Amino acid sequence: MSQRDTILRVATRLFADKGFERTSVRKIAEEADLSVPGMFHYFPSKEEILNEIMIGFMDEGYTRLMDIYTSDVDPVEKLEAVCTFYVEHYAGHKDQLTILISEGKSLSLEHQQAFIDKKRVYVEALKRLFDDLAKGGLLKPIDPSVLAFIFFGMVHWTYSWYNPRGEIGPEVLGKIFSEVFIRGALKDQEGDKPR
Amino acid sequence: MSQRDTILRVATRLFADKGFERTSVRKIAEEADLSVPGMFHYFPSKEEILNEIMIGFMDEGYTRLMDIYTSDVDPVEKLEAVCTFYVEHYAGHKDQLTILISEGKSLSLEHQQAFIDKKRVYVEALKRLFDDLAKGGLLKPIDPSVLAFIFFGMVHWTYSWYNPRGEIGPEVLGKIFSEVFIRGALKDQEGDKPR
Amino acid sequence: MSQRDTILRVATRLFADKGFERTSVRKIAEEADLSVPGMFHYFPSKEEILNEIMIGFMDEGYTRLMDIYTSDVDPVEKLEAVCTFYVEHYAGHKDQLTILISEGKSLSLEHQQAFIDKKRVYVEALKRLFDDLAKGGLLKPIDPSVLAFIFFGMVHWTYSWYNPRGEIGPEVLGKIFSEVFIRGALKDQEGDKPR
Amino acid sequence: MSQRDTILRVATRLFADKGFERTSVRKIAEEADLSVPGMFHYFPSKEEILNEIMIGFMDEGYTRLMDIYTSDVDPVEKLEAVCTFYVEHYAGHKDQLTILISEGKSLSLEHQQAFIDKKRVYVEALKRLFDDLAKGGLLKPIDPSVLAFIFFGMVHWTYSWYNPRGEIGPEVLGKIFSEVFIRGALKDQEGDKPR
DNA sequence: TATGAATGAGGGTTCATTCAT
DNA sequence: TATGAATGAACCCTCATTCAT
Repeated sequence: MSQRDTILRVATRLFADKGFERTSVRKIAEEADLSVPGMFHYFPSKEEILNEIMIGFMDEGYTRLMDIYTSDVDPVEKLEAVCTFYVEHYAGHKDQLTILISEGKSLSLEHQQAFIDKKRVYVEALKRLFDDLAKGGLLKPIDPSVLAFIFFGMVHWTYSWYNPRGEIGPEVLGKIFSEVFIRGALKDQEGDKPR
Repeated sequence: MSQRDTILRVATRLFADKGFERTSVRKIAEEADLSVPGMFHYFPSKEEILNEIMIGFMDEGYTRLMDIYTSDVDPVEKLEAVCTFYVEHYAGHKDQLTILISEGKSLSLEHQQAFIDKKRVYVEALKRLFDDLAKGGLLKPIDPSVLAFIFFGMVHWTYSWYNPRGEIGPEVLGKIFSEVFIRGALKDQEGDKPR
Repeated sequence: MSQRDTILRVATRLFADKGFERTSVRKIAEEADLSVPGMFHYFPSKEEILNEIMIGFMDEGYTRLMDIYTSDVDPVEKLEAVCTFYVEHYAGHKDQLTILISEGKSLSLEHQQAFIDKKRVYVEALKRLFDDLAKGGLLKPIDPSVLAFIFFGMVHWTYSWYNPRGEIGPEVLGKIFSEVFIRGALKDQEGDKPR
Repeated sequence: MSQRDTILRVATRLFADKGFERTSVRKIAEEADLSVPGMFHYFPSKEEILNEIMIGFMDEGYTRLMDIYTSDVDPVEKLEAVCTFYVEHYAGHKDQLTILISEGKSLSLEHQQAFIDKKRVYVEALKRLFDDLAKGGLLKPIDPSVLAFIFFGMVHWTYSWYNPRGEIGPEVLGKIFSEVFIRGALKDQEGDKPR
């Protein structure tokens, strides 16, 4: 593993554990077994490390999400696939997810803007999926943006509680998410009618 | 408004806007129109201000949540009431919600523990509600903890997108949340069956 | 006991225990059961408290020392009396002795000068006693100033080790001091001759 | 001279002149011609500078004292050698001696303990010398601890008055100390007997 | 490539003291 | 007489970053 990657790996762990501001460059350098100026050789600033972690993590998922969105299955299946993807992707990268959620404000203003733009892409893609569902008459008459944010809340919140090595594996959790999001937490009752 | 409350109000805004670590006590004092030692006259440390904001905000909601939990209505109605409560409570206190979600690690270790304990109370209360639903045979066979975390993800995530003064008012959003969480985002389809 | 005396008593203990600079006026006021401005009502400054403790303690002993110096006994007996006096005086006021030795530099420049002047009086008085001994041919040909400082070193150093409630009482220690100072720590040996 | 040594030298003078608490790190850095963080590059804290000064000074004398204690001369000569050593050692390092006596309480609790332990070593070594003298029947029946503290009072007190560049040189003072401590300040008188 | 040394800026906190009431 | 409130000044220390070598 290159020294550059070591720095990224160490910084990811530290930023997730203690937060960006409470992590000193000295600590990063120490744990990466480098001198501080040695670290600055690979990154022009501490903030650039954070940026690379965040952008890199988002980009990683982008292609696979696009694959799902452009795949030739019906929208409901796509939604289920997105659920599974997010849970698995996030479960395997808890530190990155934590940073993504917690450290947006630690970025420089320029990077913050780019970050926001990138997030919007994800929301828009999901909204388009809901539009497709709506066109098919499958969706309740709910603002697709709101649905997207409900969805993201559900999957992102895993950062605060989900242990992928616990009793519930990522695959199972993915199925639970899609079930609850699509059909709700409650059983269909006899005589129950859509409002 | 007392000086003490002014400090809390100012600090809440600053912590939510820029983050705890990026907010200096000088800035807080300035905006509260006090000298720095004047601020320390009311709070023993910057961290105690944060703690008071967080704990205070959680405690504020506690009584009203308990009212809902102990009220004499059926569990589904309780769940709907909880949805409405959270959306309205959080919508009216976006800064506090942002701090609650983002600044847990900025607390001292002692306060972190107390904070975690307090959060657990909320999760446990919601889990008990799900247990009641399960006893009534109303709930899908899903781990009530997972349901609780899905629910919290949905409502807490509002901090990142929801503008209560926008097109969708808190009451409407509350109804959307309970509808989606209880019955899902998709219309019931003819012949549709729970898996 | 008047509040003024309470302040002096509390401050004496704190200054001796932790040092003048490490004792805050708030701490003094707290332990004297007063508000801080209440304390400043009795003393114009923290430094004045220290000064009063130091000067007060020195003056206390002054009259009794003068009594010894002007008493109608031979010089050797005077020296023994001085030994006993110092040990007993210091043993009964360890905190004051500690402050006297340790906190001279904490005084204001004016008070430092007065303090030095006062100390000089003690040295001069002792030197006069040695002059008397020298005139009687009793003293070794040693600079009386040096003898005075040896003497003061011996008695003042008690602050660092002597516990008057231990095995060796102040009276016994006084006798040891005069014996060692006057005739030395070693036994006279047969055939031993004065150099 | 290395920057590190410069810092130690400057700090020693300042601590002795004005006291540890009244010496700011900024002042030390200024006089050592460094920025404040530059100073912290060499020492982790102000207190560590103090500790290094104190421990360093004590350790410096240790070897030479041990040489004396283990040398092959009779105990009385050893005592005289110790006198001479202390006077010369202290005369050449007045600032260090002043700090040793005055700033024990400025150390952290851990360092205070180590400091006390180290001091005990010196007292114990001197006590062993007195034990040897007692075994040879040379010593008056006085607790050797008390003798040790009398001795240390005599030599340590020099910090408050002795100017090695004055009329009385260190060698002469060393002889005076041993003469007074061993045989007393007064001439032996005809027919005089030890009490 | 690599690093010991250095720093300007700023961090949170404490201090003795004063003042309005 | 008594005190809650307030402050200017200074405290020790840490930071990300740079530079000389």
